[in-house]
Amino acid sequence: MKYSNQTRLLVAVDCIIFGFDGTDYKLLLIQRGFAPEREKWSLMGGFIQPEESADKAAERILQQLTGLHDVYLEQIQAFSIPERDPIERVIALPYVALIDIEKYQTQINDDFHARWFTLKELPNLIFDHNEMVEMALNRLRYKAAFHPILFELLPEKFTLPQLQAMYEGLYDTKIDKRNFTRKVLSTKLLKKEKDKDKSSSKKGAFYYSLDEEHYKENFTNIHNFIPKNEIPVGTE
Amino acid sequence: MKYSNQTRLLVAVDCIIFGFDGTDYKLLLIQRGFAPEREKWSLMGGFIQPEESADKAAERILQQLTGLHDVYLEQIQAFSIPERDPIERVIALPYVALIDIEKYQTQINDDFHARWFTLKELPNLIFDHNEMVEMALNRLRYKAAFHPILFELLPEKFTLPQLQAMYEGLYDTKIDKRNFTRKVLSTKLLKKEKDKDKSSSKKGAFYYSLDEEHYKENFTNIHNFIPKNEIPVGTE
DNA sequence: CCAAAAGTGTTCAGCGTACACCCATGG
DNA sequence: CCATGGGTGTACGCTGAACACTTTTGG
Repeated sequence: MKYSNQTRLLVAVDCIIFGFDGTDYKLLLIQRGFAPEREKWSLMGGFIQPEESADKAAERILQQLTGLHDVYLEQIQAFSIPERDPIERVIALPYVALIDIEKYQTQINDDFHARWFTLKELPNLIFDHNEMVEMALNRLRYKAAFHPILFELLPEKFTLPQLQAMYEGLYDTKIDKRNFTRKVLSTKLLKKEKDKDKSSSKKGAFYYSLDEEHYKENFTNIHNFIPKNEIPVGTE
Repeated sequence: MKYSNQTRLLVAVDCIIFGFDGTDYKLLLIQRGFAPEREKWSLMGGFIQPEESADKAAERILQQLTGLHDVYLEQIQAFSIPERDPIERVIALPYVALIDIEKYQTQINDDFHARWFTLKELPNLIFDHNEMVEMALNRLRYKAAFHPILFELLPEKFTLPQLQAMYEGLYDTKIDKRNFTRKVLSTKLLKKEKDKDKSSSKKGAFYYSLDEEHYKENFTNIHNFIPKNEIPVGTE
């Protein structure tokens, strides 16, 4: 049995994949190998298949492109105006993904001609993908102010200066080192390691890693890592 | 031209319509006049039409049921598992609507057998609609802690005790009258009226109304109407 | 030995919270 | 006149913000 006299539509999932390389935020884009907009850059996307949910589709697509699974993925608002894709109407469910840029495996993506772009040098994207990125960034800035999601962007072991640089980069601001350290450590989300990263200073900075236990359990807690007046006027 | 070899799906919008009657939060439900699940209660929904966006579809559906337009409407996460509708696969885009219960016009809804239910006496709903309501409530509790969205539930003129009751109801808690008043007034979102509501006390409580200017402009600001430890561990 | 980044404590202001009494009025 | 709900002010603690010097070590 079916619902009669109703129009069925294509539904796609598009992944807005963010990474952080220690200095800049990057977005993973692919170069389309097919029309329309052949050769133009675009988010990695795909149609929802008959037997999968949107979440599964997003995981599948991310995995196809990056080889990664079990990454942070969050759905944002659907894009649905009828004209958004010139070929045919497609409803897009965008997902924000945060991945540790070091885990991204180059060999996987060859089919898609994927490349990381820093946010400052984003090309024009197809359709409304620039808008999606904008919306995703907004959400990220809003949510990261209260929840420890940015930690997803970091490698296993990272230093506090690195972490701080990530926050400073996202909000394009400077944060006081002492206050930042105190706040982050007070959440008990981090474990101090024994060794240091000497790559960016002579003294070396201690590595930290996520305390998985506390991380999951405190994930939704409201923290306060960045100064109030830097928190964007939110989309949530 | 079309995308080939792809499955097209039905996409529906479902409206989770909240109201507040001065004492309780209510949800507007309809009784299905058609199979499947005939006679069971459900959210008001409808398929997205070829020429409309999801937002427009939500507005249309809300308007069909309530006669209202220009109401608070916010999309939440898509529900997309393939089995969620036994008849045929349907992807649902749920929208949370907040309406002034007094503006709801009874005559409009006759076709749908609509009825308000308090949140405590919600019936079993079809499909995954109970889940949607749950998710909507969660979002509401989270967002209302920081943004003045609950004001949408109030009539033109309302009193501070009414407003407070609304917040207390949503978080199922008691709030200190003095602190609440101070916080709310400090936002400058309200204009004090000259007259009083005497319906619930002999002394009477002054009416307030929204200061439209400031309301829109401060809407996304982060306020702090309810005590910290009452804010739910958030979904956002 | 010096440049460069890491690490660490204290002070102060403002916000958030707790708390209790007087006011106005209809019955 | 009194019961009921409305309206108001203050004191305190804690959190968030501002701020500067010492430590380490590779070159």
